[in-house]
Amino acid sequence: MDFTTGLNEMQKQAVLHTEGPLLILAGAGSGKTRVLTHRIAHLVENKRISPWSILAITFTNKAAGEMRERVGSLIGDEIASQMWVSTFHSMCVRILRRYSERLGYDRYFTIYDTADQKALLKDIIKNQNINEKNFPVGAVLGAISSKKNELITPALAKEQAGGEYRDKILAEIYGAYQKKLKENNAMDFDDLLMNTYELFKLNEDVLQDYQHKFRYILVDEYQDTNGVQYQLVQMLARKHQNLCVVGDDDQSIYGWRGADIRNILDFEKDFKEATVIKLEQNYRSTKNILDAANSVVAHNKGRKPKRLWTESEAGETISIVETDNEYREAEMIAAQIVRAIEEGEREYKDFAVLYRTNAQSRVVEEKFITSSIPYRLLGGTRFYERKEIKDLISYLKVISNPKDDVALKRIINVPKRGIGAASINAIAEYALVQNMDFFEAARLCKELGILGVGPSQKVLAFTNLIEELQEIANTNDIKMLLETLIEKTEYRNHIRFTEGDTAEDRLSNIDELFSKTVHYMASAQEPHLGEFLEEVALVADIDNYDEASNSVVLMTLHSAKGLEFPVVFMPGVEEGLFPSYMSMTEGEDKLEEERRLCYVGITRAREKLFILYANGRTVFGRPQSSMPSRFIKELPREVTNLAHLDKHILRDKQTGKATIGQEVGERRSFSVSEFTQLNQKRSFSSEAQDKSQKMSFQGRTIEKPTIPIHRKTAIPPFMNHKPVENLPEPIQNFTVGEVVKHIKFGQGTIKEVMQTDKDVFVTITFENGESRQLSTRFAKLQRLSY
DNA sequence: CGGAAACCATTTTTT
DNA sequence: ATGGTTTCCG
Repeated sequence: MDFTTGLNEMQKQAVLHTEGPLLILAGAGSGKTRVLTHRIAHLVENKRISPWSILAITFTNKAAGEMRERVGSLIGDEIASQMWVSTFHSMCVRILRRYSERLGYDRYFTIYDTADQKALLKDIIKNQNINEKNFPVGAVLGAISSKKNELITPALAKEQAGGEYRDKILAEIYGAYQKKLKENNAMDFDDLLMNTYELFKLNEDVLQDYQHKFRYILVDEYQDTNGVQYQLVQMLARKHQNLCVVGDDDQSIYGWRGADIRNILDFEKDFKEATVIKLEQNYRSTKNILDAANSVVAHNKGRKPKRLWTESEAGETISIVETDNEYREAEMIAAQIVRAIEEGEREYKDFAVLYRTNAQSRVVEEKFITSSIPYRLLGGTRFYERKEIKDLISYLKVISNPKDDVALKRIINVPKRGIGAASINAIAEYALVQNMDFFEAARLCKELGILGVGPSQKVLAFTNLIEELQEIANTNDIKMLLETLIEKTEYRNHIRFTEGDTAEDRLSNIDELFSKTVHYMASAQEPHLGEFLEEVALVADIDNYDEASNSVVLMTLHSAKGLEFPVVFMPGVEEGLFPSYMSMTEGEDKLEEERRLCYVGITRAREKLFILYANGRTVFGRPQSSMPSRFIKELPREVTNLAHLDKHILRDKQTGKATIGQEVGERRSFSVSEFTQLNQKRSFSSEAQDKSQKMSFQGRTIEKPTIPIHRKTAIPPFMNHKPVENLPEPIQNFTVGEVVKHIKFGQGTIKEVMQTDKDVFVTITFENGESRQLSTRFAKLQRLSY
């Protein structure tokens, strides 16, 4: 079958080039995804390559799902489901789950997010008596992360530090941090990559397995790979050398996360016989938008020379809009959207608001709420970072991995059960000295005399609860587990009691977590708590972006990479905000990255682009004046309304009066009063008719319209779903009437034996009269009756 | 030990 | 401005 029909010459070449290293330099909107999916289809269908020997790495889970789906529609879902299509992180987890024992980790290790990392690090810095002021947690974490991205171990860091005091301390903290992670049976995001690298390095057989398996490797967004990712790719591709990388140096925007633009710039040096194909024809944007993008990015020095071109028409000019402040800016955006909707030109989902920092979303949200504009917000406080969700997830983490001290300490007294800092410290101290797990010490705090009778009882109430929940977890019914957990802890009441007016929001978040477990139970081949938690840890916000939903989307420029919208608003294009103050002071490299970010933003727009800046905005609560961004001055006059604006600014300077920038002479220009009227009119009418949209605006709390999140694609099946090794076997031959002893509950009589396909459960009535159903696999029951 | 008050950082971007 | 953390006192 021919998979090149409808493709241009360059695209065809890329699809048909299958053997040997290949670099595809794909400009924004050049049909990259199409080329990649067709190339895979060609490999499988025409070259008879097994789908399971293809590895495709994407930047987000969403991109992975889409790629799998699109390949599926070309050659069948069944076949597509056999490929490895995932992010670096997901791929590494999949490999590590299989081989974590070789690195000294349990199979179901926990994945730490940034908040977990911070909590752990804080503990360490405190314990080591290091001046917290000189080593702020965030900065230290950043330093550790970049070390990991460059594959620098704590030992190596120490070596490199030499006599440098600060570096020496940092290396020490780094070492203690890694040690603690391992003790907690946990890995942070960087560890997932670094430990996979270590695994390959130390286990030639494992590496060879995967080298052999993946005959064709494809890496998307190659310009955003960091040091470890680069090494992993090199390792895996070494055997077959069928490595195809796709990227665009102009869209490298993750340098701050360790991404190294040189990875793509030096590809031809790494692979001498590499073929290079450039895709420069843009199928997305109008000529004006493309000219603007080209013109801005041309100001960068360190780039491969290229110029995107298009056959499409000039289209509308780019509107540069000046406003007084961020509120005016938001009004402007809302007014434009409302107008276009009322005139029937657009739908809500045609619009995107792309900003530099998450903090900018708030004003826009408020305006959208009062204007009854449905919107979706991506980023900001992510769902799984909300307090109540984090609490419940922490319970699940402790149940899954009791060694996870960070999660444990978070919830040991939430809801309040009278366990205070003194008790926790006593247990932690004892555990440290005796080299025990915190949970183990807590469980035995009474016997070991760590705590007095009163506090012990409270701690035991907690450990008993966890152990009870662990029994439920063994049934692998995550939904029931969460249900029981919330019931037993009376978590909902806790929320109602401790949260004032935010309680309702938080309760509905809990409901949403519930529906996520339901969804997981339905979609997972073989549900498992560890797997559920892993999914929770690795989802990005953007993964939940559903393009079908008819609402305006708000997100950062970073999140927007890879997406496109008919109309794009870029607010806050001001010196100090975009480019950020940090990048302005930290050198030309950082500034060029900001410029690339601007390029990414501009190229998201298909038909119309609004670039907005305010003369002042509130930063940290205090008003600040601001200047238009240098990037605005880098736009070509011909494609913008800049020329008019120049006059405008000039006039303003003379009169000292700031007004809203106009698209003078443009069909759709309007004056301040006009758009205020428009807006008011809208607000009034919408209030009456739009009751259906449940967007409340009470005091300061902004209730976001909740969007039901439906995952379009199934979660990639967890490979090697063999029964977990190293687990105790269930004891088959218990009989009713037998007397047994339980390590905690004491002596009891078996009243019932229940066999499931995975385990044998026995119901025991203990001497204290309590009756419990226990798993013979885990309960460590000791026979007494014979 | 828990709650209120004072205090502090936060805002660059995220897997 | 806000939300989280530390501190102080009952």
